[in-house]
Amino acid sequence: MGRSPCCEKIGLKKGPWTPEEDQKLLAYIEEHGHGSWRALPSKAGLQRCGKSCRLRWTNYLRPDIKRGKFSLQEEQTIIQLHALLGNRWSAIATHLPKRTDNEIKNYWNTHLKKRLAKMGIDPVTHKAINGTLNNTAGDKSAKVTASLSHMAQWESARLEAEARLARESKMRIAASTPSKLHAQSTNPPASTPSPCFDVLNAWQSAKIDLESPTSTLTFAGSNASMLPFSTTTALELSESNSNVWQQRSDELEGEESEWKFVSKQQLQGMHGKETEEHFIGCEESWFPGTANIGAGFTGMLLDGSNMHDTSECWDESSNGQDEQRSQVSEDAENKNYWNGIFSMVNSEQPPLQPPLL
DNA sequence: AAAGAAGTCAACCGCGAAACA
DNA sequence: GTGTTTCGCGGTTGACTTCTT
Repeated sequence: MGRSPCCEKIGLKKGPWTPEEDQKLLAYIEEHGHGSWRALPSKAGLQRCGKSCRLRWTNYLRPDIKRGKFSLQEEQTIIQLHALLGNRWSAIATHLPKRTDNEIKNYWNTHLKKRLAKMGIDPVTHKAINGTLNNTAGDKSAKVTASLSHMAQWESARLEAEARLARESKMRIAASTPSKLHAQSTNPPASTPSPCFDVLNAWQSAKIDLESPTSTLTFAGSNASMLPFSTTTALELSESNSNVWQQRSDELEGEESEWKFVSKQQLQGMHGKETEEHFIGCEESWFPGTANIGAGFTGMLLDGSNMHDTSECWDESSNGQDEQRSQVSEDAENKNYWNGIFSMVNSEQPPLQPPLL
């Protein structure tokens, strides 16, 4: 079965790209588009394999790429989508404006993974490393986890369908406007429906029964709030919006930030005023508009055994909730965690344009 | 100031899937 | 139906930079 022989040719340049090469590649793609990566290098006068050209274009030269530091919201998005999708960087990238899968992957490996591990969260499973959370939550938690895992599979399938439709849509556009790719990418058609809606429409027009064989989730209506994992149908969300997401951020000092997610319930369950004062004593509190996003780490981060070095601002006694309440709140927090993910994925905010390749 | 360690990120590699002949 | 080509993805590498001692 065919492996591309293009990179095995002797004499092709490897390694870092020079500005001259970049210029050649850019000029060629702006003029002709990139119909075939294999044929492109020779046509563009480059001593590179097509694969290398494609990579350079997708990860660096594409005009719709945002470079520089990841925002806090982007970090949250990555973490939560990673919890849902795993190492599917291209799928994650479709939800992050102007970021490439390679960049996201690098950022995860160099920053986020370490940070989660430092906070006592397994970056692979997104659970507390010592497992106390799930052990104490017991069977109920296991059931929630199982059903959410099922939902994750559906979301995964949805993303794949999105990607496929995006590709098809792109091919149609390419067919109607054979070149000038640059113009396409810098000025995407305003009326282009989002991939989510493409999927919705496709599924609905095909009258596909989207009901999961084992779940009660249904798929009715035509707006984003009715996506398969609509937060209003998936789980009870009343509490998720009341979450307070506190971040202890050192960003202003140019250092890595650390987060804490704290549910209001738990805040009230703690030492009231004393706790609030303690909060104020922390370097900085931050309450983003999308407080429900990212609420789910609450349990892990409030679990005393997992506080580690993020706990300086916390009174040890603030973990002294009685067992019953702790069990209930852990269960709820587990839900909140996934609710955060689903609400983000299904957010009314239009998803990004699919990457232009 | 120098050397080694650690971090970062662009680029490469190999695989699987889709498209094509 | 089968083989070949092309593309895209995720894992990994290694050059370069920054930090620490």
